[in-house]
Amino acid sequence: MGKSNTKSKFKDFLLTQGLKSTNQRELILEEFLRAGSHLSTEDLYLRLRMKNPRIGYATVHRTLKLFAECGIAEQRHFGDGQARYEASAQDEHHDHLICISCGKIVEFEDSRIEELQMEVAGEHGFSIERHRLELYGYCSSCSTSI
Amino acid sequence: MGKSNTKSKFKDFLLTQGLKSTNQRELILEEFLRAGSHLSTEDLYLRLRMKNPRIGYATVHRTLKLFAECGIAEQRHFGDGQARYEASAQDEHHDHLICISCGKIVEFEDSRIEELQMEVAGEHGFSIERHRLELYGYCSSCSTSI
DNA sequence: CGCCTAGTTGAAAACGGATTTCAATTTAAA
DNA sequence: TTTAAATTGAAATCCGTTTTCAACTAGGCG
Ligand SMILES: [Mn+2]
Ligand SMILES: [Mn+2]
Ligand SMILES: [Zn+2]
Ligand SMILES: [Zn+2]
Repeated sequence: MGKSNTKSKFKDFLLTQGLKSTNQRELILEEFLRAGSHLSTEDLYLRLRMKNPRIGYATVHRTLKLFAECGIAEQRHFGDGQARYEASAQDEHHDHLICISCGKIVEFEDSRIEELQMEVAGEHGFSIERHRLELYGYCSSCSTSI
Repeated sequence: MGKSNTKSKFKDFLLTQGLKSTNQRELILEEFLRAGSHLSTEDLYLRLRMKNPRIGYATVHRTLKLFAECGIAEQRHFGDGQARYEASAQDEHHDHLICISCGKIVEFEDSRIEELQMEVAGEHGFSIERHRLELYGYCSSCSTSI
């Protein structure tokens, strides 16, 4: 999904929810789309502060939750105790490879795994709403440098 | 692994680490093995308090960490913001199906999924140390009662 | 046995990220 | 404009986790 597309989706969301368009919300979305993925609230807050010291942490926090509610962002947890957010690609799902040495995050998607997950869930009578698959290990750079 | 086997493994661990065997540690291990799996620290603490009001939360917390360090327990996070512990089965790994309605947790293991995970990781140059696969949805009881 | 010392305990405090409060401010509908 | 409702940001609060610290063992040694 393009940036302008995402922005209009958020605008629509605000309208339909009876919420207001504000300068802060625009700045935060702008920076969120500009910055790389998997940012914590703190990460984004610090980036925003450099350009505009008038933005509060609470507003960044609340706005990221709005992004998630609206469907333009997804919240993730990679086990370090803080939430991270990434822009949603339309309908596309992916899982993560995480380097436990340097923190590098690689995204992947494997339909065979997804199918097997559904199969296993079915065998246990579960209907799956969402899942989480994270592979933790060493990336190639960190493996060779040991 | 049998209960007595687990207990002696913990005793050995304490010895080799220069730690001491205490009444609290014995009571906590006893109750941990008696109680069902996927207990939070608070869960275990409350169970222990009923029988012995002289056990402190901090001790339960510290002892569960010792169990994990020793290898007789594993810490899990199922997204509700609190750590849970379960007794380790020897060498056996499993993943989880979690009902988002009633909280029921079902364990499963699928070697085909595990293999595909290794394959995917290899394609990205990662060597995997551990992983986490959780399927969230509705169990059969909760599906039909809707 | 008692001593002695390192390890242990539990109440309370500190921690850290997430969330809420609230008075001042801004938005946008009327 | 006027006005009601939403938003903002600093600070307070929440809540599970972890640490502190003085009192209390466990267990090695004589
Ligand atoms: Mn991602
Ligand atoms: Mn389990
Ligand atoms: Zn790495
Ligand atoms: Zn259920």
